[in-house]
Amino acid sequence: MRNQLLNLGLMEDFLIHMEYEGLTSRLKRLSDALLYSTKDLYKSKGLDIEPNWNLIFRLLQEHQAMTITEMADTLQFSHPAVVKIVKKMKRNGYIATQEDDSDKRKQVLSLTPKAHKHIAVFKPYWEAGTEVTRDILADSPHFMEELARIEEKLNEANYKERTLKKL
Amino acid sequence: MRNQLLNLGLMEDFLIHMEYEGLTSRLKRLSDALLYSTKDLYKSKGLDIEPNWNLIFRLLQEHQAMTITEMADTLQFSHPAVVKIVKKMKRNGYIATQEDDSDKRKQVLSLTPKAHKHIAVFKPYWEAGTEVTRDILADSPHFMEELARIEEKLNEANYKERTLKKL
DNA sequence: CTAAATTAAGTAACTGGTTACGCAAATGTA
DNA sequence: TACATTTGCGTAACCAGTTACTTAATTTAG
Repeated sequence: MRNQLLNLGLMEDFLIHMEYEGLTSRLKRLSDALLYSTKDLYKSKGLDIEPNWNLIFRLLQEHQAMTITEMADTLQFSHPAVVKIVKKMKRNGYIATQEDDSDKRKQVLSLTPKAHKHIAVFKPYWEAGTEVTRDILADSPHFMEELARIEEKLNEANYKERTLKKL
Repeated sequence: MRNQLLNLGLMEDFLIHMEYEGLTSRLKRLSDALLYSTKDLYKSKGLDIEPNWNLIFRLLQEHQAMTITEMADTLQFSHPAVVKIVKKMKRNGYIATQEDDSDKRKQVLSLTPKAHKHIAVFKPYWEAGTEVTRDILADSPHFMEELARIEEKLNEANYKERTLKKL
């Protein structure tokens, strides 16, 4: 692919060429590439996990038990996103739910024994992935910090609000 | 939402707390936020465009005429992604297609007169958006450059390949 | 010159998010 | 204490991408 582009003289990458106007699409393109590559990895290794499950596992390791809403708030995901992820993890036997007895609307989630056992198997893969992320960021030393600053700014006022103010 | 988190003492943002392990999810979260906010903006202003259309408009302004495959290569998107975007833009009357007469498989795409006329209307919105991106990146001076470096590395070897090598 | 391989582009099925909506439970208030 | 509001969470419909497959046209090779 890259060779094709080189041959075509298109190597400059149009999205990069677009500078600020191309940023949103580049972020999407990058996050999709990471997502599909991760799925591909898990599949090729026959691992019974999906991207993002590591977040839930970690969350429940650190907090013991949480509700859907707490998870959504903590991850800053919409709650239906968490519902979907958790539903699959439940189906695969990694998460148990229990109705909160002081508030019957709440589903208290926790890790099953199976989860604790399998985490040991998954861990090396997650760690290898983390290692790769570290490598990829090796000559981008400000990236994480500057990303956090961007997230912070967008939490204060989102893209739409900011753009409306410019018009 | 942010206030809720503050009240809950969850303000640290778990994904940031996860450091390298949280990066992929943060990129997804950020690009989704930008995407939906942009859609919301266009909708609220009654604009007959969607995110990414600016890319296609720009591409066809700079190259006059291109095929689906050329666009996909230039943007580094999959070709079905381009097919989908172009289909909608065609339906809305912004793109015309003509069969290449030296190669009947190819669809040569170009902007319609309507497109040229409406681009003038859309332009201020795109420019305001670009301005906002500039603002958001104002105290992240290395971000674009370091993002490019990351993209470059992942073009050389993707996440899966790199992770397999670590195992 | 014909058969095999490649290429262009459209379609189908899937994915991991989103917003919008509905219902039941809990909370606040007159 | 009852009624309005808020909250938790599940579902539906949508969205912008992906991979996998198909078909037709072109190119390559024997």
